[in-house]
Amino acid sequence: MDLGKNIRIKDIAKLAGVSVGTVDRVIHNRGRVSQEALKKVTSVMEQIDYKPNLIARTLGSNKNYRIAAIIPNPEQDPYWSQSNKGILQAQAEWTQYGINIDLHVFDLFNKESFITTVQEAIATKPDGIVVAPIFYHEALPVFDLLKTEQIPYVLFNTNIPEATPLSFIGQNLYQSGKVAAQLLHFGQENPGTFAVLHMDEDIQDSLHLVEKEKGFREYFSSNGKAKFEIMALNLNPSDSAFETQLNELVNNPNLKGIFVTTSKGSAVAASFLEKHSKKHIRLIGYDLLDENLKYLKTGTIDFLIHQNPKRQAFLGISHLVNHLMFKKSMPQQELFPLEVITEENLGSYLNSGLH
Amino acid sequence: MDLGKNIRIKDIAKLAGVSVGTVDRVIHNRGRVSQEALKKVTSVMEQIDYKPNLIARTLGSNKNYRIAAIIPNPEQDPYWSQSNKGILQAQAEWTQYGINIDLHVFDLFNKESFITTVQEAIATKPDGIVVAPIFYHEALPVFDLLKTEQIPYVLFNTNIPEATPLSFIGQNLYQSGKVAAQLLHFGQENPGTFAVLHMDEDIQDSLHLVEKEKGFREYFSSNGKAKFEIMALNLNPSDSAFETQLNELVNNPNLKGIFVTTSKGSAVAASFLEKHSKKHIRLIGYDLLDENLKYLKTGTIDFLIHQNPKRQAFLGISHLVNHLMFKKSMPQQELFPLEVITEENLGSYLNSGLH
DNA sequence: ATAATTCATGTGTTCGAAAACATGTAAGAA
DNA sequence: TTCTTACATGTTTTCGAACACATGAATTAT
Repeated sequence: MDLGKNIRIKDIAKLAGVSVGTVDRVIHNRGRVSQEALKKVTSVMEQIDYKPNLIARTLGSNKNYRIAAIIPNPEQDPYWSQSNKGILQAQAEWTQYGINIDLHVFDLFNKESFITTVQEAIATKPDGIVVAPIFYHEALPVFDLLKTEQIPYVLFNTNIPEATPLSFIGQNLYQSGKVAAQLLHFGQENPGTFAVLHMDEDIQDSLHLVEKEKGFREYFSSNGKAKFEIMALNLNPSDSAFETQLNELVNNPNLKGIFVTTSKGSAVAASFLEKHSKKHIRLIGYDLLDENLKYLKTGTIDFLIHQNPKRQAFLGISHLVNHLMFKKSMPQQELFPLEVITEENLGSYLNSGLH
Repeated sequence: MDLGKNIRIKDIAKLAGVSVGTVDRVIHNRGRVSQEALKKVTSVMEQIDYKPNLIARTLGSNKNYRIAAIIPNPEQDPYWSQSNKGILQAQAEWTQYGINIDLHVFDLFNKESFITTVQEAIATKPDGIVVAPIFYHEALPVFDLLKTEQIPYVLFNTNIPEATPLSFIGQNLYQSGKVAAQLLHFGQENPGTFAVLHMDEDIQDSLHLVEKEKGFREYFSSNGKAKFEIMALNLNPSDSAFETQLNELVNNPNLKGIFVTTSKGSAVAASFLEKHSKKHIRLIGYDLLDENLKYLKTGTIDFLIHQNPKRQAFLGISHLVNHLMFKKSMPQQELFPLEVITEENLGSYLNSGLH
């Protein structure tokens, strides 16, 4: 197998009794090859397990690729600011290989803005697009456009299976709800109430939240957990009744734990728990936002589930690069592990690179 | 900055008014360059932020590298079998780039075998070595040999700072002990006992175990945890008293939880808990061995801390490749996150790739 | 003074694949 | 027949850096 040199196109040509040009045409389906020659080459190719030298291939086809990255405005939300960091990191990593990444941001609370931003991105005729399509329904038509334009695209954060992307990078949200449930339930002997808290300006990415709640409820619907009551609340921080509702919740004497489904929400819930000295009520949320970490360290937040937005964005771009530049095939879906963050293992996550 | 083309050696040569050969000599410190020329080139290089095209560089210096990977015999222990998988994966990934990986295994329970295996590996004059030096003291002399032989090496699993490797891949074991403690303690109101269980044929990698215990104890020595008693036990499965000791432990009415510091041990402990119907006693161990997963799924093991041996080995080799082939500088130390595995998030870890 | 040596510097080839380019041959049109 | 046109096939250049080699000048030895 690995006896000496690797097989080169030249070798295949010699074995098949044709020129390198013909082999090249066969490999890339460029046509202009006789049946006869094609048969000879393919038969040699099947015998020998030809693996193109990706280094040489990349150098030879000295292309520069432009990738458009589309995310919500990072300034509107710390979660998306993390995604942005992942994009910047990808830029730093790939720029020397002739990859240019153009960032296009849209308004987190404006569906219309999403569509126009994607259209703008397409108009620049990029070689590939990486996008976090948080507006599910609105996204569908633009993917048709991408398909007719023949632009390969990778989704992250939110999956849209109908869009049949090159690849999706994200998490199993349903399962993450189950993880949250398990952690809230862990070691709880006595009956009580658990609350699912959807806290959001808007219910734009409501699909996310619904999935999480489903998983959460599913966990408690299984054997021997009937003694626990599950309640779900939709709270809008800019709503006038917001404080009252939250106060009422944390003062519920039966309340054993809260599962906050949005990344920003857990810090808000934590502040209420601290204010009412209800730190014994368990709290679990999402993501390593600075605010969240503060409460994780004081013990008010017990666990955070890490969605790793930075890495999602980074990997999304890397997948696209591997597809465009190295012609590598990618897993059609890459679901990140559901990382459980505690006060004690937090440091190990903050210090570790991406890799 | 990124206006159009990247700077090539040719461009630097033109700007400095010399030939590409001279620039090449400057870049690689090959000498044979006049003070004058050197000054011109370096000044240009400082102005322009030259980033060599790694693709072209790799193709140009058409070297084949041989890397020796040294680990305990995978057949002796499922943990090291995982490491082996990481090595195989690295092989699959890098073989097309002209990287050859030779596996050298030693006897997990034989220090002498470790030394001779390393010496054998060195005798093959590899371009780099990746090694899991589980025998701390025995390892020290062989690293002197590696230094005099000028062979770069990467450590994983066990760190030996005195060896000043190119890079170390592993985990903060002390901190992992704290994580274990936190999880056992989580939600525990009443006083009780927690046991640290070192279960091993030999105490070869005792340093590991000591570190973990230290962290565990440290956690409980902090504010308000005086009501918990910590006990530590060294148990040898091949010892005649083994069963008795373990039976005694699990029947201790004060026992709230067990922290098993070895990867194989937690399944053994779990089997005893199940036998005595003591599943309510919390159990936490290390690593995703098949046996462990079985008990994680039945709920006897509550948490596993994932040391990710597969990924450690894979990354160790990748670091070396980046150093040898791409001349990239590597972080001198890469500590993996302390991943907490539960029944519910296990699947997401098993399905996810390495990357 | 001439050959030998040293050393700065420039030129050319190589890596393997991609892609532009050149040649050759057969079928159809004028 | 001769000129296109189409298409199979072979040859050459290119990518950017590494490295072997060639050149030419200054120094040293004889």
